[in-house]
Amino acid sequence: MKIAEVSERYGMSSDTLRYYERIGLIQPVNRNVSGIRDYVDVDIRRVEFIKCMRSAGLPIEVLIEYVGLVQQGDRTIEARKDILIGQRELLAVRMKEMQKTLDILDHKIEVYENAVLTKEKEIIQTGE
Amino acid sequence: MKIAEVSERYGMSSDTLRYYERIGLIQPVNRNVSGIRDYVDVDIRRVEFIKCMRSAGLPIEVLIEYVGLVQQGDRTIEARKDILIGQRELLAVRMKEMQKTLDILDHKIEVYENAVLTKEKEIIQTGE
DNA sequence: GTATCACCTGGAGTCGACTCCAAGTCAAGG
DNA sequence: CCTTGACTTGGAGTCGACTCCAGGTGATAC
Repeated sequence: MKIAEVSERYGMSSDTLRYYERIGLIQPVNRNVSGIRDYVDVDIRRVEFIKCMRSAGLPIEVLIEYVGLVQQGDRTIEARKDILIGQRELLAVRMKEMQKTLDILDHKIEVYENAVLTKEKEIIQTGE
Repeated sequence: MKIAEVSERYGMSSDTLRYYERIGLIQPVNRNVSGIRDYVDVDIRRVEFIKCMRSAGLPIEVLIEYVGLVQQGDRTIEARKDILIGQRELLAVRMKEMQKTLDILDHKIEVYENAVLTKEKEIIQTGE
C-alpha cells in the first residue's frame, strides 16, 4: 500500500504520515526498489493505533515513548502498562469535563429554543 | 475580586485572563481608581463559562463570535443557538472518538495485566 | 524521449493558544 | 521617603502539531 492510499483510508495527510515516521512515532516503513514507502499490515495497524490515540488527544511525546518501549520487547511491559493507565485516567478526566460542557450546551440550547418560541408567540399576538 | 483571586479560583493564569480580555473573549472588566481590574459577578460568570467551554476544546474564535453576538442583544438569538448546536455536535463526535479510544486503552491494559501475571507465574514455576 | 505524476528529502512556515518579558504605576509597610 | 509587591501595558517568544515547499527521482503514458 502506498502512502496516498493509507492517507486516504485514515483521513490523514501523506505529510502527516511522513512526519510521524520522521519523529519516530511510527516505525520506518519498508521501501520498494525505487525508495517508495510500501505500507504492509503491521504498518497499517500502527498507523491505525496512532490515529486512534491522537484523535483522543494523547500527546505525541507520550506515544513516542510508548512505541519506543514496544520496540524494546517484553521487559518493558510494566512501563507500557503504566503509561496506558496514566493516559487512561487523563482521558477519563477530559471526558468528564466534556460531558459537563455538553450538558451546559444542551441546557443553553433549550433555553434559546424557548426564547425563540416566546418571540414567535409575541409576533403572532401583536400581529407584527 | 482582583485578577489573582480569579486566576486562583479557576486555575487559569492572570496572563490568560488578560489575554482573553485583549482578544475580546471576555468583556472589558471594570477598573478601580488606580486602573486595576475588579472582577464582579457578571465577569466571574463569563470567566467560568469560557473556562468550561475551553476545557471541552471549543475554539477561541467560535467563542469570540458567540460572546460578540450576546453583546448585540436579542436579535442574535437564532445565530447563537446555531453556533451552540454546531459545537454541541462536534463535541459529541469528539466524545465518541474518545470513548472508543478509552475502550481500546482498557482492553490493552487488561492484556498487559494478564501478560504480567503470566510472567510472574513463569517466574514462580521456574524458580527464577 | 519527454511530459506527467506520485513519490522522495530536509528544512522552513503556520496556527492556535497561550506564556513570558521589560518597563512602568500605585498602595501599603517599615 | 523608600522598598516591596501586585498590578498594568504592548509586544515578543514558545509549544505542540502539523503543513508546506523547493528541488530531486523514477515509472508510466503518449
